[in-house]
Amino acid sequence: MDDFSPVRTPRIFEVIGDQIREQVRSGALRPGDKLPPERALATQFGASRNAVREALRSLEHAGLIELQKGAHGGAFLTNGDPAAVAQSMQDLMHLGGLTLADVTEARLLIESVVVTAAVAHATEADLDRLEANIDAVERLTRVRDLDAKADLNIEFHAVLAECTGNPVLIMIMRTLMDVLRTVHRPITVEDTADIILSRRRFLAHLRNRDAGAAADEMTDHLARLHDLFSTA
Amino acid sequence: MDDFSPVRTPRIFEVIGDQIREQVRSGALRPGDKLPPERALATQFGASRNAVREALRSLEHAGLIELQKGAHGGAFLTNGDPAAVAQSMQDLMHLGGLTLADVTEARLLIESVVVTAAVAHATEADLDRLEANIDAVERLTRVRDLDAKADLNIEFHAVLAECTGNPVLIMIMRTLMDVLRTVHRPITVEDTADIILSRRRFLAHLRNRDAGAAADEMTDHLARLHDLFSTA
DNA sequence: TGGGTTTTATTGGTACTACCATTAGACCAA
DNA sequence: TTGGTCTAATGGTAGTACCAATAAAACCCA
Repeated sequence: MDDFSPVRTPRIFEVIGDQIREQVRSGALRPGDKLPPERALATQFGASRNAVREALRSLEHAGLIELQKGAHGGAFLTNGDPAAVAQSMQDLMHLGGLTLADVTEARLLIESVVVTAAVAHATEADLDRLEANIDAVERLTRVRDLDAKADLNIEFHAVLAECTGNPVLIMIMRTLMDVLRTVHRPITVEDTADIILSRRRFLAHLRNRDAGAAADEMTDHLARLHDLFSTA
Repeated sequence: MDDFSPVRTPRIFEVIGDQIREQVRSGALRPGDKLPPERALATQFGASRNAVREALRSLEHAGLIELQKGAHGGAFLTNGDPAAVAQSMQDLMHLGGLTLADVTEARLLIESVVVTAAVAHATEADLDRLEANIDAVERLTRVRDLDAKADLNIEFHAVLAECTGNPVLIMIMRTLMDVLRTVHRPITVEDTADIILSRRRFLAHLRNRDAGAAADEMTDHLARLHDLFSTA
């Protein structure tokens, strides 16, 4: 008997985390569900509360669960939090794995297919939401509320992604926008006028279901923005 | 004054994690560096070892650090691990109630921009890697090693993404392929012949830098595959 | 002297206990 | 009704002890 036991010793909290993940994957656990208290989990898994906590920490960081303290608190399954992915991507950027240019390029490419898909799937309600967003940006520009305006600008692209009706694209775009938001400086008031005009032209193309023109408008707009940032 | 905002007591391990992240962001900590032992960190931060461990757990899950035990072990900063992002994305997909159709559609759209970008950036070495992959698939098909072949098929798309030279696109494609792999049934030997032929045509278009033809070939191919899966 | 072996110190992994902080609900009093 | 207090539940933190793995250092023997 030479074939001794495998030396691979998985860590307890990883096993625990995997088991919970498996429950999510199989559908046994659904968003909104509440996990048992830490102490109960510890006895169920036959592990210490520390191990359970570290597993929960991992799941929380992954955006799978949210922890609430107090009576009737506990670990609740979320609907999926894109911020977790965005955080990971940002970490990657800082470690040198990703450059701002990488993210911008990917965003530009993906935005182009988003536009195409949006033209195909957008409903009237979607288009109205986009128009409402543009109006809001214009309003906030007048009152000089630049922070709120910047958020709305990002929201525009998120809404556009939602027009595609594809949750994967929505997720990816939200993530990329999240990453970019942290590095983008506020845009000046003067530049905003350009943006608003471009957006209105873009929306008109969208209403005409003219994918080519819409994509061109968006590409030009993003290229201008990119120049603005890299030269600022 | 109505505009109060909910207060949120920061948790110790989050503060610790943020401080370490800040060091990474500022460049004070670089890949390969070693963090002090957990016990030392605990005293430095004036926190318990548990809190430090939970912070490290979070950073480890994010792919920032790797933990090694034993003498001269500790937490070492990584070069950035895209797998962490992929894992987060997969978690998100499982939670989001994503359908196979959603993922497939997104993958199809994104693959189209990948092809375009690949035509623009692929080097001769990249193309050779693609060809080697096709050859390997053909070989494995003959010996009926279907599992290994399936992995290589997925690898093909990963290599294609790598041709773009954009790590974000690579990450996204790897993630999507990972998700799809879990649901894809093995492809029969007969179908593989079609796939190989299509791949060779595709590669030829790539070598000719003909983005349109390449994209068409890939789109047709994926559409056929999709039909195959949905009717199986 | 050289090479293998053992020892030892370091460090992450786990367990357990205790206590604090926050929360929701029940109950009570003005 | 309003406000306060109490209580139980639950996550957050602290501290200690011990185990397991690891690599450097010390050691031993031919």
